Amino acid sequence: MANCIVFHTQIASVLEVLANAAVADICKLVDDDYAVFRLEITQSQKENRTLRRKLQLLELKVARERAERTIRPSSVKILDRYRGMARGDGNLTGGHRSFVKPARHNTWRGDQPINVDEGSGTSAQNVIVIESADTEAAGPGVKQERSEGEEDPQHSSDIQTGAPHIVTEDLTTTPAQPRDISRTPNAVLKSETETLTRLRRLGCPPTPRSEYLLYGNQSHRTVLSHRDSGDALQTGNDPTCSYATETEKIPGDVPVGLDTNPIRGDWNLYSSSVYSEGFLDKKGDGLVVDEVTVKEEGDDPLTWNADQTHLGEGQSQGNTSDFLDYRESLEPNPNIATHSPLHALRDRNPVSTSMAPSDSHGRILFDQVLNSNDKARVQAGEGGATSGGTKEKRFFCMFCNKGFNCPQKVEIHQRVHVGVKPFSCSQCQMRFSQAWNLKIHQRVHTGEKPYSCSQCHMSFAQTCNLKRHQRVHTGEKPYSCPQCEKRFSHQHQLKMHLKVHTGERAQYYPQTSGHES
DNA sequence: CTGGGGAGGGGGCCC
DNA sequence: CGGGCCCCCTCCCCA
Repeated sequence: MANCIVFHTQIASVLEVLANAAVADICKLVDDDYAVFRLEITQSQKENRTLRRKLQLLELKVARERAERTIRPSSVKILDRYRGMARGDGNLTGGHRSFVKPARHNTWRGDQPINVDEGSGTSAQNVIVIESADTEAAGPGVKQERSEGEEDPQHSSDIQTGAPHIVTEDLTTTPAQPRDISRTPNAVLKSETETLTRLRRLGCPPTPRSEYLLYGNQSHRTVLSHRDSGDALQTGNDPTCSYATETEKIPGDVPVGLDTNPIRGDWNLYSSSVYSEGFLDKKGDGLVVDEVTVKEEGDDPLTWNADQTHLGEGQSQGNTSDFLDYRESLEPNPNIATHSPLHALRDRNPVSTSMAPSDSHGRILFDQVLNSNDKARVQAGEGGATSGGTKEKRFFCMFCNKGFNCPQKVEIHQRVHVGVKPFSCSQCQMRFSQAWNLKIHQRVHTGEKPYSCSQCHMSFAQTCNLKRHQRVHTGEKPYSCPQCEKRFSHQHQLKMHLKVHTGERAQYYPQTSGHES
């Protein structure tokens, strides 16, 4: 019995031990699981925090955008305002910003409506980015913009990371991001415009020189990228942030902007950042002056009226590619090549056509330019490149040597070469290099036809069209073929007709006609 | 092919 | 000096 008791006792103790061991195991398992679970919870919480933070950042961004839209409907304009100068612009284009076409359209989305109107809301961030891009020189401006709402350090960091970097960023680097817009020619132009603006602020008159500088900058930056694209350039300029607060506008241009809301879609971003900036109308007439003239063509998102760009004809339409093309065309031209603005700019010598470059490099180029200008002057005296006039034309276009009697005229004229089109229609995507052209264009939308024929009910939006029309009544045919007796009322008609003589249409008109000379 | 109109580009002039 | 406007040129489209 005693043995039995002992045995039971031992069993009990063994069981107890086992039980304890089991409990310990269980506890251990529980603890382990709990630890794991806890770890998971911790991780989840971290994730939640991260996501929440991101959400906050996004909200901040959104809020900021809204604030900019509402508080500063024209913020874009302001930003866009001359940061620098070109065409593009565009991007170009502080004042000028508008001018250049984005070559690598990549920056531009093909589907992007180029409308200048409001609406599309660009995000502040985008704006900032663009600005920053533009602004290389303008640094400070960018900060101003940012200052608006940067509560969240991260947020600000996000944005700023972009901006500051952009500022120092080489525009020629690869594109493909929103920021790329800045690389567009327009952006370039804008920055250029900014440069101009700066020069002006510094007391330097916007002489052709500034243009050179701008131009140079462009070539330096974007031209390259544009070229790469091989697409028609789109001119978009974007001004740099630094000019954000600036109200300067390009001389000679009156911002007749129709846009009331600068901040709109991507296009707006583009435009605003690129071109508009410098071109917003001080008067606030409503005409948007900033965007770059861009034309959508097929897949090339930002084609700058590539089809219309005829640098050779002096009508580049703000296309970076045009710009490039122009540059190319210049090279082979002995008269112009030597003083190609691109070269001059490349050296970045702030030398005006009338001033000597600071460094030897620039000096050479500059001298060349001067020589060219001298030639131009001679030509002018001989009725050459200069536009007629009794006034002395002391200012010459660095691109074509055309002479003008004041630097502002040169600046405006050079937009033709650079592709800067600071004046944009708020009702369509059309852009213009001169305010007046925009004004005339808007008659298309308003239906205004102030010029009416005294002999019929016809009325026209342009005086020249009326004059041409009146030939119908007078029977006048001012265009006569020098090789035959035919006369035409339309110059184009004569032009087409002349092909008969030149043989261009020989295949259609056998020379048996006797017109062949 | 011709006639005619729409519209943009750009230089010059005037205020 | 700068802006507004005029004028001309040119291209494009349509009937």
